[in-house]
Amino acid sequence: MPRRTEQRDAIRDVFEDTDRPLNAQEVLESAQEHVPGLGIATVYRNIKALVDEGWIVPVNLPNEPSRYELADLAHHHHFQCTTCQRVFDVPGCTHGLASSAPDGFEVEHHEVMLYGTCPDCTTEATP
Amino acid sequence: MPRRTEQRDAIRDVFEDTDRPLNAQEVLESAQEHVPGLGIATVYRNIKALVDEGWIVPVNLPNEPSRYELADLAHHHHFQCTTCQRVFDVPGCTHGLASSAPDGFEVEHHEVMLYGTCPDCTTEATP
DNA sequence: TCGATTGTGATAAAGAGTTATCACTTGCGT
DNA sequence: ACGCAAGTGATAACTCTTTATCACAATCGA
Repeated sequence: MPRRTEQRDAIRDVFEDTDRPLNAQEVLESAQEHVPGLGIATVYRNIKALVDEGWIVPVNLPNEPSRYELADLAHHHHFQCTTCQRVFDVPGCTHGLASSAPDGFEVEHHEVMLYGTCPDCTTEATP
Repeated sequence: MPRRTEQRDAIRDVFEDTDRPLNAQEVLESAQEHVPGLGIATVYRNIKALVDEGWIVPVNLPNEPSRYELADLAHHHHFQCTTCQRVFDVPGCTHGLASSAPDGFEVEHHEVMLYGTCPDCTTEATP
């Protein structure tokens, strides 16, 4: 049976305290604030377990390592900052995408990615 | 200066004769119909050259090898068949996606991916 | 046609993210 | 408190796409 460890708790807390998808490296850095000696292998192990139990879901972008976020979020899109590379959630979904495919194509689901500059990076770039 | 070779011509022809993004493996298989001995290294070399000269552009999907298509196409979206994994172009861009981001986020460009079943796979799955 | 040089094909190697291995540590039922 | 099974950390290994290497072949100007 699974055991409760401070590493596992710290990793779970990171996801609950963050409202954007995180990759393994980001999880490591955040969780290390509570568990300094935390290793990357443990992060990958626990991410895998959390995905298997359906608590988080992968968020995959082209040419980017997998990110993960809580599984119980409503459908939304994602925004990646082209400066800091962080990914943010974009609430809502303009429906109608399913009907934009040509005849004969049956759309089951979709992904929308927005790219641009996030508030933090906009501020820093404006002296 | 660059030389004209039958390999290079065959690879260019593949892109001109296909209206969907192709990865290196797909280019290899199509081009081998005209140049049987063609090697994968040559495909990668020429794809790289064609990208550098701006004749084709990469089309990247999460967890998929890079695909490429002609650079002079109008803005469009992509559809991936979850059965055969092929990617198709979806003409047009209907939505004001740029305005869907929260305040403070400046959208520069976007990508829309549709996933589902293509006509070929729908037909085959319906006896 | 000759020859310098670029291109090709086979394969090794690189690169990056993720997983496996293994000795040691820790949680937790008894 | 004990003991054992599960968890951890460091690192090797793996996977898969893409690039580099190198001997040989082909292009194209002279």
